[in-house]
Amino acid sequence: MDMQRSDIHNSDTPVACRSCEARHGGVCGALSAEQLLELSKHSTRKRLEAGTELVGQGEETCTCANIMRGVVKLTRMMPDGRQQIVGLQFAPDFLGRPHATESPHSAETATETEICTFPRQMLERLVSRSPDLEHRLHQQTLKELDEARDWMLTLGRKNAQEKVASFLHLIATHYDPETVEGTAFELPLSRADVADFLGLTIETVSRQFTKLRKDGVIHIENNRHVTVPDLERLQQFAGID
Amino acid sequence: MDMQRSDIHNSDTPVACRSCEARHGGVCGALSAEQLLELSKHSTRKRLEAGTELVGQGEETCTCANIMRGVVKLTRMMPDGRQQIVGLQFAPDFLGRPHATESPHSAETATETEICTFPRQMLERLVSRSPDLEHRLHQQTLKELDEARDWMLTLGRKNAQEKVASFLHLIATHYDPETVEGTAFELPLSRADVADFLGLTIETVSRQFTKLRKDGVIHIENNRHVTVPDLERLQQFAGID
DNA sequence: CGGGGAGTTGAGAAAGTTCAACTGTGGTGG
DNA sequence: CCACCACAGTTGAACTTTCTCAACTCCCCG
Repeated sequence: MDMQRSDIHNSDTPVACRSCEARHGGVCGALSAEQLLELSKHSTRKRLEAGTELVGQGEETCTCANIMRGVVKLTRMMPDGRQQIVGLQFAPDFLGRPHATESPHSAETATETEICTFPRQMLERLVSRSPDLEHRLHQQTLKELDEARDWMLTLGRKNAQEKVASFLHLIATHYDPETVEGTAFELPLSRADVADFLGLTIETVSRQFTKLRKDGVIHIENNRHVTVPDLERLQQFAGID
Repeated sequence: MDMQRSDIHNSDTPVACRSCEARHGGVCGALSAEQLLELSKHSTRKRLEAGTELVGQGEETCTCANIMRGVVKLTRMMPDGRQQIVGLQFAPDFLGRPHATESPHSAETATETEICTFPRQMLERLVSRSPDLEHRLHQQTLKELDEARDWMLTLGRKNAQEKVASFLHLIATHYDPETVEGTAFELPLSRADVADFLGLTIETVSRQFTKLRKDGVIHIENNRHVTVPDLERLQQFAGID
């Protein structure tokens, strides 16, 4: 996973970026070697443990980042404390918003995470010069919009069982690369987080996990380790066409 | 509303565009007089009655449009018929998606609507030449993403009363221009649509309307005409900080 | 005047929440 | 090395909210 890729422009590519996944799948792929060098001079790679807050709801966003590894949850909170996870970001997603001064939601690492941060203004300068970069950011925004709207259907119209199955399906297809027959993965979220993502209580989530296990749709070990013997069966439980 | 605006470049502006609202607030504002002329040659202005389907879920999207007047609802449907409205678009929003072959949801007019359509490929050509146009589209996408995520909180964590109040607040602030003290407006959605937007049943929506009326938060005439004497009070019922 | 569609209201059923007790696990300190 | 604690997750029972189904009202239109 962290092997150095062979690259035509390897010699021009900043050392820090050479083995970077985000440079291909993420936004950095839109940059020239020159721009990449400029960006890398101002970027910092960080390892964050689970539960680290990157930015609070309504706070000023002075940095942007690429997710290299791990999962980041975006949450919105009501004044009385009720909370909803409004998005999950996986590597190599981009994090942050050029031209926005304050964040519409808080961002917190769900798992141990590695990110590559850089100043927002740095990115804005690059965007103004590279239409292709804006195009990539736009494409990711559209992807996030589609995912958000998919999830609106889940939140608004599915019952508890379908919600939990939908969540497991989302993780199985988006998260771990070991997506083969008999998909297995570590859940990146606690039961409390899953509840906040699905608009349910912890107890209801737990009961539905148990029910899916008893129905043989999933196997659970250690609370977090899940195996899905038949993805299509899970899909049926999730109410996905 | 349809008065001809004074404009520095009035003489260069295509006749059809001169009195157009979208040219200022919408995407057309990013175009030069020349580009506007090119676009206007291939654009058609249409008047559509309420309930007209513009594009079906999964269908090919060959045209884009600006909404000139009215409200368009974006819906996603489950195989068994359960339905969720995943977005409401008001004038002068842009409708459609460059570079996407199929639509992730269906789009249907909620009210009588006027739109200005043009071929998707036309727009793609303009986008590739005008970075400013892509920037505007990106900004609208970001706005839609924020709105979608706001609504996720509403769908996942609010109770029926808060949901209905949130909906009324949304309409009061986004829709009719007569937003003064004692806000009054015509609801652009039927009870069934409101239910599909809030993830509730028609009956629950109706009961909450009645309750809000009895509590003096709103006044209702003719089922569709709503008056909000005190917007802040409505906000409290909606659970908005 | 009658019919149809949209909206309302009521009563019982179902789903999910709440509160409380319990289980299992991993870490800490005696 | 074991006892104990803290924490995450599970399970149960009562309760609340929303849904379902059915009947009814209202208004528009012919």
